[in-house]
Amino acid sequence: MKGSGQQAAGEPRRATIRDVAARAGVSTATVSRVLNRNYPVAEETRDRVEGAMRELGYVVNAHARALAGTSNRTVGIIVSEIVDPFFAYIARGVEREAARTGRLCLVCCTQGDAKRELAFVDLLHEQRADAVVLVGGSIVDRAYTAELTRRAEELHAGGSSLVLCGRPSLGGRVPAAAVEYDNEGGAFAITDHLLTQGHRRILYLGGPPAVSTTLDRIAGYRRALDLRGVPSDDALVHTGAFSRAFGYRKTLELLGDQLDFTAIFAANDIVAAGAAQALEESGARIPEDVSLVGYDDVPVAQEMRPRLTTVHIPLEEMGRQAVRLATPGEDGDDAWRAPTTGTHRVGTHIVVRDSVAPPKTPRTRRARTAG
Amino acid sequence: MKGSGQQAAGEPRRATIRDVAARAGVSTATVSRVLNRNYPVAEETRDRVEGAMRELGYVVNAHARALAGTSNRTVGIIVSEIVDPFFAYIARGVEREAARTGRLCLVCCTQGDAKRELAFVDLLHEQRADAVVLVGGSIVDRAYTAELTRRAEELHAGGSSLVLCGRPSLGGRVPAAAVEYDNEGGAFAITDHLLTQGHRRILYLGGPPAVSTTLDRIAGYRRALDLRGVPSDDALVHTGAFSRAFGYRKTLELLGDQLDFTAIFAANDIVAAGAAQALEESGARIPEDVSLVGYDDVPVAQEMRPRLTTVHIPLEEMGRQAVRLATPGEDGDDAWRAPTTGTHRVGTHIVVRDSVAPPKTPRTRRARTAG
DNA sequence: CTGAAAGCGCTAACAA
DNA sequence: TTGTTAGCGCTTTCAG
Repeated sequence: MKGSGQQAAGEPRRATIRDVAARAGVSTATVSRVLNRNYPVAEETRDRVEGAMRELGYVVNAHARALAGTSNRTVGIIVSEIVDPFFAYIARGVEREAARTGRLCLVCCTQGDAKRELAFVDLLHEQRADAVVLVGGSIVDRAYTAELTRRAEELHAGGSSLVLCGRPSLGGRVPAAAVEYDNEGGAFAITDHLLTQGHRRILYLGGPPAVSTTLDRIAGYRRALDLRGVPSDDALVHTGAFSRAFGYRKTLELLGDQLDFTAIFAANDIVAAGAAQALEESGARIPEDVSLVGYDDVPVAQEMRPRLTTVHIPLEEMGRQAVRLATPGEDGDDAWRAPTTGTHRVGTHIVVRDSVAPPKTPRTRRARTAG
Repeated sequence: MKGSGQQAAGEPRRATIRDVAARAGVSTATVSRVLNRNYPVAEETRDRVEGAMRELGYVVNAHARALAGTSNRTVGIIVSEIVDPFFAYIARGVEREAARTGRLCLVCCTQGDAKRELAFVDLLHEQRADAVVLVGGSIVDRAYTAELTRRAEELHAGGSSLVLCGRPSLGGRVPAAAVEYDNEGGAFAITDHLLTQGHRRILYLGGPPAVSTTLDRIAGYRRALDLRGVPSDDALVHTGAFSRAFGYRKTLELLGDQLDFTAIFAANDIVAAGAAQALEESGARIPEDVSLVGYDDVPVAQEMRPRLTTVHIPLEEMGRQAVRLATPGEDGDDAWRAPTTGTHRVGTHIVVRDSVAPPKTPRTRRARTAG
């Protein structure tokens, strides 16, 4: 019972195209032709080949196929966290557009680690993905940008392309496409909305400090303040993370510090959810005592009570565009676009719900001219 | 300007191992050795080779590698919808465990289409994924099961394996692993919780009618009813979909029909969120007028107000186990487990929050013995 | 319409 | 320590 190793339980041995050819009494070329339906094959022959494939349980080997020529038709997507709805919705767009064009989708999660991000780009290059979509804000760092640039060039030289989705382009000379959203504009608009309601002390809360997403949102926030001549106060800007936990913890802390503010602009809806809980537990009502806004317009914004006023981003659409940009010349209409270097920009707009109201009574919380 | 096609912009030509070898003045075998670090290579030679790789922007071809022997180290996961947190959390577990063992993760979304599900299994087989993880309830259909069984066998014959995650196993004879959760038990427990509070007219709401997940949850619901001697009334069971929209619409409709119930058991938390909105808009308070429970314990359950009482499932853990089960002998401890046929079962438990209270006044809504 | 044969880029014996 | 040499399974001219 041991020795020869010829047992059926030995090394798994899949049927190859050669086995099919032999069984059908044709050449491998013919089998390949029925496989690809790209060349005339006599009906009778075809039936015979298909029969052989079925009997052998033949399954074509995508790697051999990729090696022999035709691309393997995959796109890669790199996100920091797949359960975060911001990324999940973009991923859905990428997956759907990929599937629509007959491609499979390789998903990688970095958990916010830039090192891992670069490693994944390499891995996806090794896989010869048609496109590598890098999603979400990037750290603003010279060395990192250089690394990424080199990879964009390598990818491009090899015939596939890097797409930046929701992060700044690498500059005109780098062969990478980009899908951007009007991040600064959205932040401006929602800050202005708060300002219009009469708020002057607006807390900015959350988001990693050195990431492009955060920087742009704060820029929009500051511009809105400036435009109304409201002095911006550094004590009101508290970056940290894009997490519910951060929103909760920091809000509690600031409330304890008696920091003077009448509204919170959370870096995203998740942070807002955390802040809302802190407010609730402290007995502060939204929006009567404190107004609250978020960013992204993901489902949680509609489930919270009060429902959250926030900035909408067409996330799924961005994912779709990312793969379109990287795989040109496939859709007839856009058959000739610049190969790997286009930039697609989508708009943002605020969605007004129930979490904003005018500040209770101006100067109620630290009455300077109180009698 | 046209014709020769010999321009630098012509067919992208990536450096191959042969180019590197030539440039470094060694053989391809040596290059392969420095690539795989699995064989001694003189330090000086190694440096030279690595230099050549860098200068040429060489990136190894994973397909060639896969063809030549070593597996390509990928796992596939098939879900119906990646933005649905039930699937997203399982996917996270799969991705993390895959990454931990140096694998890439191919994600496919079926949008609930069983046809597409089978097609994706085939596609992932073509990719020679080490494991194919099929997530979520399956339709209960003889022909479908047969199709899936055939694929499980093919996959197994080829040395990789199918893992069913959150759906019933295909039976002992089929070479497929399974990760199950105590679905019926969770449904029983939460129904019993409602019963204990005094509810007798409990509406079951949502979930596709012919899917295993729904069937098991309803089974648990019925068993709990039976055990208390509460007659189960078909008028109280309304299947449909796992969507917020269904929960919203159906609740509104039933409220309009004056259907007599004091509690709702939503098929999952998303459906519960829809039901909650309908209740809210109809002026019914939760839990004072109607109690509400869900299933899955995804984040929305904590954001709703009142917070939702629901059944917790260790989703991420299930994803992890799915890839462990399919890739045995890698972790030392579990080095010898049955190859592709194990079943891992995880428990569920209810999480009590704020959406359940005793029914207002028994027989208030359709007073049979009213004076 | 079909077959023969030359690779695609890499790994892994087997030699040296 | 390094080189030579078969393939891995498929596609694709180029000939029939």
